[in-house]
Amino acid sequence: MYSIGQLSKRTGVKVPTIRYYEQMGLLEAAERSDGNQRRYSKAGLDRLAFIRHSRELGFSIDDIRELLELSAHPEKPCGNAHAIAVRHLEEVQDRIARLRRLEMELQRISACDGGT
Amino acid sequence: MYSIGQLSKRTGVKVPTIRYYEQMGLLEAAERSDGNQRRYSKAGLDRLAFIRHSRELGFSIDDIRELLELSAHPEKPCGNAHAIAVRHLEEVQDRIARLRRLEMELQRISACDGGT
DNA sequence: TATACTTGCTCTAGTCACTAGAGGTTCAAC
DNA sequence: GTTGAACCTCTAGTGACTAGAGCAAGTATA
Repeated sequence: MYSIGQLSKRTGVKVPTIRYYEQMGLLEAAERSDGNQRRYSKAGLDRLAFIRHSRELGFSIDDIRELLELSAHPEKPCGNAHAIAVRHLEEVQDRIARLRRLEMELQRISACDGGT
Repeated sequence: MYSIGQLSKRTGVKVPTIRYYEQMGLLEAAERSDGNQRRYSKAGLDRLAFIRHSRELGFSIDDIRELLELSAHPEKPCGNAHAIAVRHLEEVQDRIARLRRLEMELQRISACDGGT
C-alpha cells in the first residue's frame, strides 16, 4: 500500500496530477485509510506508470482512457490502438521535422553572441 | 490595406487568434474603417508573420512581446534574444530526442496490424 | 436599388492538462 | 503529546487559443 505521495515519488507524477487523473476517470477511486487518505496497491502504481508513459508519448487523456479500456478487454482486436498509434506516429514525425528546422534556426540566432 | 480576413489568409493565423494577439498586446490596435472594422497595413502583416513564425519556433507570447520590444530598439544588445534563443534551443533538442524515442515506440505499436 | 450572403464586431464562456492556494485534517517521528 | 510533514476538498488560475451568441458592415448579384 502506497500513499499518494509515495506513488508520486515512484512514478514522477505530481500529487495534484494524480488526483486530477482520478477525477478524470483514468485512475479508479483509490481505497482510503481510516483517516480518508488515498491508499494505492501495486496495480494502481502500474496503472499510473502506464498513464504517465502514455502522456509522454503524446496521447491525450481521452486516448488513454480508450487505451485502458482496450487493455481491460484484451479479447477485442487492437485495431483502435493501432489507429491511435498510427495517428500519433504521423504527428510525431511531423513534429520532429518541424523541430529540426527550428533547431537550425535557433542555432543561427544564438550564434549572435551578445552583439547587437 | 487588408481586412482581418485577408490578413488571416495571408499569414495562416486564424481571425480570432489575430484579435487575441491584439488583446495580448502583440499587435497594436489596428486602424478602423468607417464601419469599425480592422484595417491592416503591410507593417501589420509583417509583424503578424513574425509572431506566427515565432510561435512556431516555440516562443511564448511573453517571449515574443520581448522579442518585438528588442527589435523595436535595435541599438540595445541582443543579449536577451540570445538568451531566449539558447533556452529554446536546449528545449527543442530535448524535445527532438524524446520524440525520436516515442517514434520508435509508436512504430513498434503500429506494427501490430489490426490483430489483438 | 434591393436582397442575400459573407465577413466583421464585441463579449462571454469553454477547452486541455494541469497548477496554485486556502483552510482544514491525519499521520509518523520524537 | 506535540510538532511538522503530508494529506484532504474545493475553488480559481494558467496559456493559447476556440466556439458561440447576437448583431453590424461590406459586397456580389438580380
